[in-house]
Amino acid sequence: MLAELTGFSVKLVWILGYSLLQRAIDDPAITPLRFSMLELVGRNPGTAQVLLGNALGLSRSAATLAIDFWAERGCVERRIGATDRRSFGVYLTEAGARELERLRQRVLQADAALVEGLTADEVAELNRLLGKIHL
Amino acid sequence: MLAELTGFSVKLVWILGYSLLQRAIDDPAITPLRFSMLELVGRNPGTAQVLLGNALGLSRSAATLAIDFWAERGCVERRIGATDRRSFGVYLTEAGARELERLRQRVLQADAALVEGLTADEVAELNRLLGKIHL
DNA sequence: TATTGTTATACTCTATAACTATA
DNA sequence: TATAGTTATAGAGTATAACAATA
Repeated sequence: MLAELTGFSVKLVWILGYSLLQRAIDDPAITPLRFSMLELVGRNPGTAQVLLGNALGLSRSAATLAIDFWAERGCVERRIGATDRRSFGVYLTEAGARELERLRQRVLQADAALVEGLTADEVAELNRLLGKIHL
Repeated sequence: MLAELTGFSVKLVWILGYSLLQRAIDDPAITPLRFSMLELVGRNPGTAQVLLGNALGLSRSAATLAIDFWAERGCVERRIGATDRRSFGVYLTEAGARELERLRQRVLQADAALVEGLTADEVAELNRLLGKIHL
């Protein structure tokens, strides 16, 4: 019965995708969530921490820790906002930009491995159907 | 960029499916994993704990706890094996059979809600493509 | 009063390892 | 020696709540 549920299939594919991602990225500490956070900062430089956390469904404390992770590695930096001095803008450092570019290659490679059994048309159709559900 | 990755889409759909499942099932303690375990016992009565755990990718200790959860609720029982007295067979109780039937309805309902935006043909195609990846 | 970010704390889930009983 | 199951313990990840600074 489980095999017929879309939700169950999706979970199995996610488990597989997670393990492919861990293999493509050398460092087990760089989880999909943490990569997503770095990518988000790279695409939206200067965004406040709360907003970054919200975008990923994190609590404020979890967002703090996720930013801490990259800050300790010298990949992002917090800059006090000019208008609102309670909040920071978060920015990529130069090292962070290089790291993000490096990780993007690995992530794309892992995603390609995930769908390697499908034709290009099938991948497009799969993405369309998944998008129709979550958008 | 994240939106174009199959792995990322799959994760978003899973998050949505998880929350629909939690809403369909009244008790937050009954997680997808725990439901899967009960379903597995129902379909394969008498299976040893190690095998049940393996099927769900659990360690032996995690399998013990998952079975404990249902045993405490009176839904499954361990019976000492006749041939190998180290291992148990795990069986549904009558209450467990009723509970499983009740949960199946809820799970099917949640899964239908997950794909409600898709036509029947699209659901079939989605399941086919997901199955092609994880099988 | 409300919000941003930090910190302390607790909770859940998991794995590892040590233990027992059987094989 | 190896395996099934249990238990104790530790680690990762999360949320909640209390706090300081600012709005």
